[in-house]
Amino acid sequence: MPELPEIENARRQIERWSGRRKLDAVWVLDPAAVRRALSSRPSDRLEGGAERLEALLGRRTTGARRHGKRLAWILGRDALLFHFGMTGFFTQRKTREDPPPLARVGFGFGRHAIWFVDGRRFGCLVPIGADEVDLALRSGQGPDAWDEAPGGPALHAALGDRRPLKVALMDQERLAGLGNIHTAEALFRAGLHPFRATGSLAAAEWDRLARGVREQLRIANEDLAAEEEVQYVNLGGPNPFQVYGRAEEPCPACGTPICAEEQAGRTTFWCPGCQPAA
DNA sequence: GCGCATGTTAACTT
DNA sequence: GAAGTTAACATGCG
Repeated sequence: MPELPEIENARRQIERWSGRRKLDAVWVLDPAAVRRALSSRPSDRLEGGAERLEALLGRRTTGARRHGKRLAWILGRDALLFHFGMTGFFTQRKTREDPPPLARVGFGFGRHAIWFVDGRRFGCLVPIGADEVDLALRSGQGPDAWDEAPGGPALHAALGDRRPLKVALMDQERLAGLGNIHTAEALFRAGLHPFRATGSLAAAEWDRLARGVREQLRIANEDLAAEEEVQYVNLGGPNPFQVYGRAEEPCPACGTPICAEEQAGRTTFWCPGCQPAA
């Protein structure tokens, strides 16, 4: 479920799994996963991508950085920029050449392997230079919703005055990191209706929204850090969210049935009791 | 088989 | 022109 907390979790995972070890094998199972730029289209594949990855053999990993939903894995003077699309994630195997289902690219370290897995293939990785990481992470992106969390006034300035609240919050150019799920959850925490126009919020409501975003990301980060492997909503297990995916179920706070409606092509969930329309 | 899906973006419509 | 919605991408899952 790749939004900011899940990407941050993936960042921690590859740092922990690769340490400062030397990359000694690369397996490109899906050449179209290696792209010439961040793109959700497999047709933007980088020709010769497998060779570019093989050039990284022998490099020592030196950490990973994140901005919004973008992740950069640093390998000496080179780096790999990742976007997880809808279904991307990292997983670890204790033996080599034992790829998990839907694995796209694998990285070998001694007896271990780290795999980039992505069923739906909207995710990708892009080989870049370590000196390009800053720009690649930030270009076209608003402030990071976690590391650079804006307060009420800054959030108002970033999101502007016209668009519906939820659509504005999900615009990565304005605020980087929130997707459909965590936006719905943050709005529930703030008690704000997703269809409200940004221009209609009072200063106190902007403060509440800023707190709701921070609270949602903090909780999600803690929950993920407590798990050994990421559990996806659609991969079994109970739904951990308060409103997302809970149409017609009672609101955990007030018992009113949760509403679901399409907004800008995505399903939006909210509690009509806790998040009044005006 | 059918409908839906955590993201991005070009194309289309107001 | 700006803002908003829809379709498309490619695939898996319930």
